[in-house]
Amino acid sequence: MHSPSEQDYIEQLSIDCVIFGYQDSQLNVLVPKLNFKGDFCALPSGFIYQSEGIDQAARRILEERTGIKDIYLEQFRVFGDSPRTNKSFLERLIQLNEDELGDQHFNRKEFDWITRRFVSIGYYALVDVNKVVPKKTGIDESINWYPVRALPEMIMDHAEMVQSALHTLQLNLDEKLIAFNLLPETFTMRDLQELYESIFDRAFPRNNFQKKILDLDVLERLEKKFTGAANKAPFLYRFRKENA
Amino acid sequence: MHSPSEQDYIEQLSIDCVIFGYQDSQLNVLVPKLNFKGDFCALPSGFIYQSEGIDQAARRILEERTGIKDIYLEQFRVFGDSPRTNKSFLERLIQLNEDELGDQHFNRKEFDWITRRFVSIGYYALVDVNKVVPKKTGIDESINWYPVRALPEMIMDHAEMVQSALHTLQLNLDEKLIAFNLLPETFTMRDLQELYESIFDRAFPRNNFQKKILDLDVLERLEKKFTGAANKAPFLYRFRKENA
DNA sequence: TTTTATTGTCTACATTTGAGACAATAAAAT
DNA sequence: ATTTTATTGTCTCAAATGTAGACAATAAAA
Repeated sequence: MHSPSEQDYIEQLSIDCVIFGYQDSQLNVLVPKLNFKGDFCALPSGFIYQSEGIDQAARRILEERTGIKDIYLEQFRVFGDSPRTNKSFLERLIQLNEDELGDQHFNRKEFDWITRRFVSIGYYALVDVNKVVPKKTGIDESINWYPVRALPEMIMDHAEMVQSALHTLQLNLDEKLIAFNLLPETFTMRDLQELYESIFDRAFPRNNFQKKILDLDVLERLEKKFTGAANKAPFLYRFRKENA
Repeated sequence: MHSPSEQDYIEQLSIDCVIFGYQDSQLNVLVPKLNFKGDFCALPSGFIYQSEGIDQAARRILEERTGIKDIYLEQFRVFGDSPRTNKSFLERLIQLNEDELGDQHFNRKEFDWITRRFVSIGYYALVDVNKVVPKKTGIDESINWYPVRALPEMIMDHAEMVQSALHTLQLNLDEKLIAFNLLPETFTMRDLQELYESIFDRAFPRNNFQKKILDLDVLERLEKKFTGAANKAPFLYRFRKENA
């Protein structure tokens, strides 16, 4: 969150990003924790410059707030109930941080600007956690991956946003062939299956999962991956990008 | 479009409605034509009051602009490319209507407000054309149903919005069981099939369509409909609302 | 050389989908 | 009254797809 100015940004309209990553056989969401007393967790969010499109704004916000760029990103829903404002959250934050906060962080004008009723466009992002190093910004105390089904408490309606994003991800997974954005360049069939299982939170039969995926005809089979384990080595696969 | 005031509405954020109706075996869209020289067609649109949610705003806008209420309505996508503004459209409108337009319709302040870059939330609506009488407002010259595949030229990106709404309708049709919102209370299986064919713009085999729909187990069969035609009379069906 | 754990694939079976056929029937034509 | 016509409702069979069990292949440890 840069200090917002009334001229540069569209007022009362924001973008919130739900960033999915896959690690340790779990679907995770990247959640920054604000550098204030009180354990305030909030999805990476920001505002839209007058001169940029909303998709462009989402990419910029994502990079400014996390350092992540060049990834799959798509809008999934608008959140705009009438009493939707972060006023109560910010008041509580200021109350808990009175000593540290002189007038340095918020002046009155900025406070009024940012505590108005906001409509927010939800975007979800899919990242390969091996390619990406999330970087916290000055306003963050930390930025961590949390299992999508064990998230910390978050401000406002951000928990609901994650659920809505997860639902959209499930609906689009096969249709748009986007699972591969969550995996490294090469992966085994087991890797892909465990990813599916973590997204849908249920088991798939191994034999039929393999058949279903191979029948999609979007993977190329590479050399085997010798892990050192006492069993048959699995093949590595790569997503053929001409199918994207 | 009421005269917008900077205080009442969220700035630079609008709602556009794609209203689908079914008539004469065709999927139609309701398109008002503005009461100005120059054949300006625009989807019913409006702004969001500070005190109302976006869904609520969409319902209000729909009723104010068309008289339609109590129907299926859902957001489908946000349109927000950076140069998105109706400035060029309004300048052309004013140019073509200089004689009629004193300063009565737009003062400078309103013109500036309304010609800024706008982000718009697209909603699509499904109506039973027999239950609904679209009413034009003062700013409309007319309000007419057009076949979704033979629309008049529309301002800005409104044609693209209709295509996007149609795509969402197709994706959600079976999943959410919303086709019945486009039909009268009771209908024959042929009615329903022709509706599906107009939405997907392709034919369905009659025998299997009937089987598929009946297998959904959401219809109740009523008495037969005697049309006077020289053939077997079809049953009437009704959508059981406990399935909605 | 045997054992162990896992992979890749095959087959058998069940379910769903697609295409053709046909009896039922409302009203017109004979 | 009987035949004809157009359309409806449903059945059957084949094809495609999905599901479950089985088993050979194999990398490394025992």
